[in-house]
Order: sequence, then C-alpha cells, then structure tokens
Amino acid sequence: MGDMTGQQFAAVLLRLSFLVQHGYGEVSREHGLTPQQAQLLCMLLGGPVGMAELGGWLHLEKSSLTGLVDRAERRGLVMRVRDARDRRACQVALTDRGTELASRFHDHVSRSVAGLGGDLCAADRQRLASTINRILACHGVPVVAAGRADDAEPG
Amino acid sequence: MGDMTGQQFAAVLLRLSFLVQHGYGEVSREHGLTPQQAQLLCMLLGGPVGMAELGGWLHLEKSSLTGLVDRAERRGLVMRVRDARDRRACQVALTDRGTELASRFHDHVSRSVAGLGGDLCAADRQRLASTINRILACHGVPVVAAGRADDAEPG
DNA sequence: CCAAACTAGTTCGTAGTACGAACTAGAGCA
DNA sequence: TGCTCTAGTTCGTACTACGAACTAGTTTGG
Repeated sequence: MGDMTGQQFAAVLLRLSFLVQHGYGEVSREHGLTPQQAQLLCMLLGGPVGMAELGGWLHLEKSSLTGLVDRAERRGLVMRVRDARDRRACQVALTDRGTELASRFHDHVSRSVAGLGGDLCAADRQRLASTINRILACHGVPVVAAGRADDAEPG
Repeated sequence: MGDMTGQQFAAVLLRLSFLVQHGYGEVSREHGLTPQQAQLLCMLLGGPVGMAELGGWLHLEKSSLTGLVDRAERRGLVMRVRDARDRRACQVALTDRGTELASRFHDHVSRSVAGLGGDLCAADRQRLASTINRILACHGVPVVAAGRADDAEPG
C-alpha cells in the first residue's frame, strides 16, 4: 500500500467517471432524455444562456450545438430568444415544461449520484469532495453539469 | 465547512466525471478513435473477450455492440474469432495494429488523467484513490475502462 | 431422434450526436 | 459605402444506441 503508480491513480479516476456517467445516462433515460439533452437543460437552470457561451461550457462546436438545441426546441423544452442588441445572436431559455423537467431531472440525478457514496461516513465524503474540488479548481471547471457553478460553496 | 448536502457532493462527483470524460475524449480523438472505440480496445488489452461479456462490461445492447465491433473490424483494429465450442458465439480480439494502438492510447490516456491530480501530494492522491476504490467496490465495478480489472492491486 | 425452446449474434429502421466546410445575416469599422 | 468580423445555420458524413425481427446454432424433453 505504499506508492501508487500514475496508471493506478488514473484507472481509479476513470472507473469512477464511467460509473458516474453510467448513472447519469440511466437517470436521463428514465426522464426520456439523452444525457446530452439532460446536460443542456441543467445548464439552463440558472437562466438563459447565449449559444456561444453554451458551446464553450459543453465543449461543442457551434454546428453540434445548433442541432442539440434544435431537437430540444422541437420537444418543447427550450426556446431561442432573439437578442435585441445583436440580432444575429440568440439566447437559449427553458420553457415551462423544460424548467419542470430539468428540475426533476436535476433532483433525481443528484440523489442518484450522491447515493454512490452512500456508505462513506460524513468525514470521508467531506474529505473526498474537498480533494476533488482542489482538482477541479486547478483545471478551471466553472461549471460542468447538473446545475452550473451553482450557489453552493462547499468550502 | 460543516455538513455537505447530497446535492453538493453529487455536483462534485459529476464535475470530476465530466472533466475526466472530456480528457478521455480528447485523447481518443488524438489517436483517431471515438471514445467508444477507445474503450473497446482497452477492454481487449487483456485478451479476447466474447460479445456477450463485452456487452455487459460496456453496458451496451447486443445490436449496439455488433455495430461498434463492425466499425473497429473495418478499421483493422479487432477481429472476430469464431468459437470452436459454440459455433454461434465469437470472441473479439485485437489485431496487431489494434494492440499497438490500444497500448499507445492506454498509456497516453493514463498519463493524461493522472495529470489531472498533478498538484496533489502523494498522501492526498493515495487517500483519494482509496476512498474512490471503496465506492467502486460497493458498486461492483470489476472493470470499466482503460485496461479492465488489471493486474494492479493498489491496497 | 427430432421438435420445441432457448441463446449468440446480426440486420434493419429510427433517432440522436458530433464534426467541418460552406453559407447567411447582422455588426463594426475605415 | 465597402470590408471585415462574428453568431448561428445548413449540409453531408460518420458514428452511437436502441428495439424488433431475424438467422443459425445449442439444449432439452418426449
């Protein structure tokens, strides 16, 4: 149990990440969403966002985002709001139905993912979270999923 | 810094997982692979595996796996080996080219993901890994990615 | 021994994801 | 006014994933 190779460390992170993603996908599916659509909705929970910014958050090319938003719009979950200042640009906003679905999804997926660490004691969870937060901070993760850089400052 | 809500805990795990997946996708791309193809190749690094088992590991329906293996086979990365015992079944094995690519990818992605925790001290990395391992063990993660349940017993 | 039931994997149709190149339209500046 | 830049869309291609229906082998029960 002495030193750990980088490979071992990486393998652990990768496995956790695949586990979390799998859970995310399952919950999405239960809500009739693809993981990408679910992530989009969660990004919008804090209010309307421009296409360009959204593309940055999701690491998507603009053409990919157009398609994602198109499909969500067709389903009545989001709408494009033309920007009055710059008539080329538009903001993407949740519809009422989208807001409700996004909230339910966010709630459900949070519970589900939090449940993964169910058998850790509070101290372990706290330590885990704070170490991970240190990693995230170093890699400029302002927002990734399930409710942007939300109003929760753990530290 | 007292108690942490489940939501906060979940958000941290989700962000880490999206960060790791993003890195995984980038490295895949640099090797001319999709993340799915890369994961498939890594699963095969330990030797040929039957379609059914592979589907379980990757959480894929059999028809999805057929397609994934088809495309990898077309690219000359894997091949189907008919099972002599049960002539319905087949094992998927890496070709020489596939083995080389998989090894290079695995090496690269391991370095890249391990690098995410670069500014943690050895003790922190060790503690992080062992806590995550506890989570993984409780959720029966025998193998997820980047080199199955490999010959490395960290504890 | 042979038919019925079962299993491994494939095929097909559909929907969604993601990209890059080419394009439209509006904004901004000389 | 014209030139350039930028926001987003369109289009064509490749890939992902699913379920239903199917093929071909295996196993089981009469």
